[in-house]
Amino acid sequence: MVRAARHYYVDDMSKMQTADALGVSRFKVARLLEGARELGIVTITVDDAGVPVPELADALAAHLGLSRAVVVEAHGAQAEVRHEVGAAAAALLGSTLRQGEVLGLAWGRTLTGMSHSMPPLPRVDVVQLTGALGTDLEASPVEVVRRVALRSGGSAQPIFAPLVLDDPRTADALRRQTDVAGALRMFDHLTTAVVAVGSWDPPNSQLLTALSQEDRQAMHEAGVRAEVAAILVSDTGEVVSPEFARRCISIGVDQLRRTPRIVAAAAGADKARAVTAIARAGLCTELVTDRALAEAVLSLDGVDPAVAERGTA
Amino acid sequence: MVRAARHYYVDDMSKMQTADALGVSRFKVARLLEGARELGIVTITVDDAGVPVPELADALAAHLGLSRAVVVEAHGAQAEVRHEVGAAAAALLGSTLRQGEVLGLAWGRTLTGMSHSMPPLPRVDVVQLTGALGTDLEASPVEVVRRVALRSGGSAQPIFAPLVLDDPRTADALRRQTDVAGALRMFDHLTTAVVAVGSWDPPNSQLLTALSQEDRQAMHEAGVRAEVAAILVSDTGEVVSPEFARRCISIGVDQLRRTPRIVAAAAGADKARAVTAIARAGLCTELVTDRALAEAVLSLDGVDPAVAERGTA
DNA sequence: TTCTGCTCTGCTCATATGAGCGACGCTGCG
DNA sequence: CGCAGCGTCGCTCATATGAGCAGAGCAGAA
Repeated sequence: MVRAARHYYVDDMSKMQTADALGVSRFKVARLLEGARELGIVTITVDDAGVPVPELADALAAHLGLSRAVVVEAHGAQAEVRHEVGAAAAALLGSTLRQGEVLGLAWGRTLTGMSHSMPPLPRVDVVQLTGALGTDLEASPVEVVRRVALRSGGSAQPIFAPLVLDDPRTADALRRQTDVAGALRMFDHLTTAVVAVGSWDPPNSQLLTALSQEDRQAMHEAGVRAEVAAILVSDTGEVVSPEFARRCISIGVDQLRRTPRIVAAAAGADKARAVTAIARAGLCTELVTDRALAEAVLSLDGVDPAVAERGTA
Repeated sequence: MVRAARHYYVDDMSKMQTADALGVSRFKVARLLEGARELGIVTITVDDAGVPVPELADALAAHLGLSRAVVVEAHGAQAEVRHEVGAAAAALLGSTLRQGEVLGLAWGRTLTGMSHSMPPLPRVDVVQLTGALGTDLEASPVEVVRRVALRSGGSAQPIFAPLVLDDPRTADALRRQTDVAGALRMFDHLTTAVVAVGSWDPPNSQLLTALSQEDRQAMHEAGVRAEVAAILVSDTGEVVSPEFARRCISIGVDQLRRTPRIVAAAAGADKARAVTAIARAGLCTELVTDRALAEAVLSLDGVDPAVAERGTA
C-alpha cells in the first residue's frame, strides 16, 4: 500500500505504471490506493491559507482609497494569521522593490513574521523607523531590520534605542546621538515604508504594553483609535497626542506622510476600525491583510463584502 | 482553485462533476487542480507511520519464541516512535481483550502514549502493577490506569505509592496498607499484563532516574541489561538483584511469569538487547515494537531482517 | 492601425480508469 | 468429503482523463 501510494501520489505515476512497477494488476493498485486513503496512510489536505483574494483586495483598495491592497486567506490562531499576512507582505515587497530604494521598517509581530518569510531582495538600504520595545530579541525592530537587510545585501541602519522614553528631554538627547541621528536623517529619503497597524480600541497593539495606566487613560480620552510607528490616530483620521511623539524615538507624522509608498500590514478582524483610521489619516498607500479583516473593514460602513467578491478561483 | 480542489479531493467528485459544479470546462478544472498542487494549496502526504509490518512481526515472534508480535512503521523523534508503538499496543488490546479479564498495567512513556490512543474496551478490571515515579501527573501510572479504565467502564485499582523506597522496611509497611494490599492481591488473578521495556545498557529507562549513583553502579556490575515493571534482567535472561525488588512496590517476578498473557511494548532500536533479555527471561508473551527495533533485535544474532521481510504491501 | 508573440481556452483522439460481474480459492461446517 | 459463505482477483465495457493542437483574445511594438 505504502509503495503504491508513493508511486502514484509522490512520483505522479499512472495507476498502470504503478501496477507494472509493483508487478500487480492495475485493479489491485486501485484498491490498494483506496485502502491507503481509508487507513490514513495517504492524507490529502486542501489548505487555502496564504491564497490571495483579488476581488476583496480590489474592493478594499477602492473603499479606502489606496493604490493597492493584498488580501490573503488565513485561518486558525492569531499567530498563524499574522504569519500569513507577514508572508504576503514579504512576497509583495519581493516583487515590487527596486534596486536602490530606501526601505523603512517599523515593527510588530506581523513584521517579525514578514522578516522570516522574506524572499531574496534587490539591493536596498534598510532603515529602522522606530526604537525598540520590550526585551524579546527575536521580535525586536533591530532584528527585523537585520533579517531584511540580510536578504537584500544592502546597508542596514538600526536604531539601538527605546521606542518610548519617560520624558521629551531624554528623547531629545537620544536623538542627538550620532548613530541615532544618522538613522533619523534617512527618514527624509525613504522611498518605501512598511508599518504594522496597532489597534487601541479594541486594544490590540504591542505599544500598549509599554505605557503607564495614566498614559493609556489620557490617550483613550483623547480618542485614540489606531497606531502606526507610534503615531496615534483618531477615528476621523486625525493625529492626536503630539506631545507623546516627542517622547518617542520614531519617524514623525510628516516624514511618514511624505514617503511615496507606505505599506501597512494588519492581521485580525478586530483591527478593522484601526485600519480605516490609518487610511483616513493618509498614513498608508498600500495594505496587506487577511480575509477576515478585509471583510470587517468593508462591512464597517455598510458595504457588503459579498458583493465585492464573486467567483473565488 | 480552492473550490475545485475541495470538490475534487475532499468530496471525491470526478473532474467532470467538478467542472459542472463550477460552471467551467473539465479541462480548466484539470489545470486548476494542477496549479493548486504546484502552489501548495493541495498537499498530498504519504505517511506510513503506524502501518503494521506483518513479515517482520512473524520473524520476530519466531525469533524470540513469542506467541505474537506486532511491528509498526515509525519515523522521527523518539517521542513519535513511542506514540506509534503505544497506539499499536492500544489497538492490539482493543481487538484482543475479552470481557471480564483482569488487566495489569505497568508504566512508562510508551504506555502513557498507549493510554491516550486506547479505543473503547470491553468491561475489564484494570490494576496498576507498579508504584509511581517522578512527579509528572500526566505520565504517572495512576493516570495510565485511570485513562484505560475510563475506556473500559470496569473497575480501576490504582496504587498511590512510590515505586522505589529507600529501604525494604518502608516498602513492607506500605505493602500492608489496605489500599495497596488490595491491588497487590489482584496480581495473582491477572489475565493480561502490559509492560514497558526499559534498557539499562545502553541506558534508556525512566527507572534509572530514580536511583542513586551507588544503586546504578551495583546493578551495572551485577550485569543488569533490561527492566520491566522494576524487575531487573541480565543478558542471559536471569533476574538479578532480588534485594532491589524488596524495596519496590511492584509486581513480583513469579506473579508476572504466572500471568497467562504479558504484552511488552518497546520503542527505539537501542532497546534491542533489552527486549531480547526480557524475552529470554520469559517476561513477555507478546511484543509491540517499531520497525527499527524489530530489525535491530533480528540482526543482533546475525539474523538478516531483509530475509524475513519480503513484499511489504 | 497592423503585426507579433503570448497566454488562455476548449477541442479531438488515444489512453487510463472505475463499476459491476463472474471465477477462484480459502475456511468452517455438516 | 462436499458444500455454502465469504473475500479477493482480474476481466469487460462504458466512461473519464490527459497530451497535444488550433483558435481566440490581448498587450506591446512598429
